Amino acid sequence: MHNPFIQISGSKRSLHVQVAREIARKILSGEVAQNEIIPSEMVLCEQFSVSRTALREAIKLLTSKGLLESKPKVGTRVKSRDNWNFLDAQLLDWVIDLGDNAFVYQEFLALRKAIEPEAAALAAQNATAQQRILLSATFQQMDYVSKNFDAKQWMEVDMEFHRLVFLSTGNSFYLPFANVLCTMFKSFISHSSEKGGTCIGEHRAIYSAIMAGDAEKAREANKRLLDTTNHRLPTSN
Amino acid sequence: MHNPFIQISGSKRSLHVQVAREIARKILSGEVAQNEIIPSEMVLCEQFSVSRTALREAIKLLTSKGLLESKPKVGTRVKSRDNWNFLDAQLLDWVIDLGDNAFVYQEFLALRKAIEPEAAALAAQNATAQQRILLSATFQQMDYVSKNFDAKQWMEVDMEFHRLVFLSTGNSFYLPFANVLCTMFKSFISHSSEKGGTCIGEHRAIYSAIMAGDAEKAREANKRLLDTTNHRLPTSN
DNA sequence: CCCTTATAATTATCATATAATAGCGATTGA
DNA sequence: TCAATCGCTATTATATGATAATTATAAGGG
Repeated sequence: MHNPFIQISGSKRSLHVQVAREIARKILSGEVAQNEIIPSEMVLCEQFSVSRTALREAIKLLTSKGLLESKPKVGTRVKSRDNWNFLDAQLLDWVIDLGDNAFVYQEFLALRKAIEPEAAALAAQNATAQQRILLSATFQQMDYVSKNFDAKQWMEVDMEFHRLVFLSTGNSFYLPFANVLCTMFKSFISHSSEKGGTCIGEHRAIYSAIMAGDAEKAREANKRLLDTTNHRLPTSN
Repeated sequence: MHNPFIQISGSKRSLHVQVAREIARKILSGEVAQNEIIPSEMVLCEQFSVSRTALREAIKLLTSKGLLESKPKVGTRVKSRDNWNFLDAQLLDWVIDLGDNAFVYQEFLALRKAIEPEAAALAAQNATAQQRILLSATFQQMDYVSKNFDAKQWMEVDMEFHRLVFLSTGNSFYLPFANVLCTMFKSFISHSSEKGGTCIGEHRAIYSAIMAGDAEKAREANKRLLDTTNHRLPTSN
């Protein structure tokens, strides 16, 4: 009863994640409407050619991210959009795969503008000695890559820089943004890499302010960075 | 082999959620260290007196929230703290249950200060007609409750007000904050309800600015509100 | 000493059976 | 006729046992 097609077509990830991904796609794209009851377990098992175990694990995964809700006798219902946890990296990955990404990028930029300046300010206040060392090393790589430019390398070091800022806030609620940001950066290569526009100056200002422990300066520097990258349109990979 | 004790001691929720909650508690409290391998499925099944089905669903739930990671042969490992999704309402609920809440409240306030002013500004720009109607109705209730004060009612209407602001942003990434905020408000009754300190004036300013479509005014008004509630210490329920 | 292969431990998946839940209709009594 | 109660049934929830896939570790060979 094993269907190798799904194994091959999907990634190397586990079966229930592949099934979850397919169901998520239908929900996120609107192919399955909100508040709608999806087919019963038995039907979906046949549809995906997987066991109830795998299917139920997929449904549980989507439930955890706020996409579904199951009840005996009544079935499994698609929850309304305000319950979908877009701040979950895996869900965000599925969203990005839909392709409607210029809009997602703009929405994400609006989030960054709210959260990153404050994160930089908090990092200036709370970064540990080790985090400052990491940030320092990362910025030096950044500086190097900006002079010997390579799009992929820049994305990686840029991502690592901002990731470290979030981790250095010392605030639990800022931590998840690190993963969300990484997911976005990986999906939008060249999001800020056009014609050498690496904004190294703005990054240096953020870096210096954090190292100096100057929260206000870090906040303002990060605002400037985001205002600079404002108009750039993303290129999906 | 069914153990009724767990059914009774836990809530009315499903078995795997109860098991997940217990494991989450051990992880979040540090009783189980980060990067540590937890006991195998068989051992945990006996420990919790549940079937492998229930236990595995519990582990899958925690995996989805970034707390665990499983591999064949190697086992199930506790992920490092920067992978825990504190912006998941269910996980936050577990965190709150640990009791160490004054600190969590302060961290959450630091998040609100970053996100809420921008959310208010976006809401002023993007709220739909229906959302404005809802916000209007909610503020009127708020106004009423502030004059006929009741702590629980105030919490509910205050929560609903800020929730609506997030939903009115029209930005997917702001939506999850609505649920996170609700979870926090429900857990910290009287977080801003001391001696009639309902901040109705500040709320009115936010409300008016959003209805008028004045983003800058909405942002500033929300900043004022959060600076006002700054020093208040929470009381856990 | 390194590379390959075999082993074993653990999770992953499958299959089937039984229990709990709750919508819905039938039945009954006023 | 209406309303409350009871029983039926579809669906998910949980349990159990078996088999497959994965990979760290050890064994063996060059």
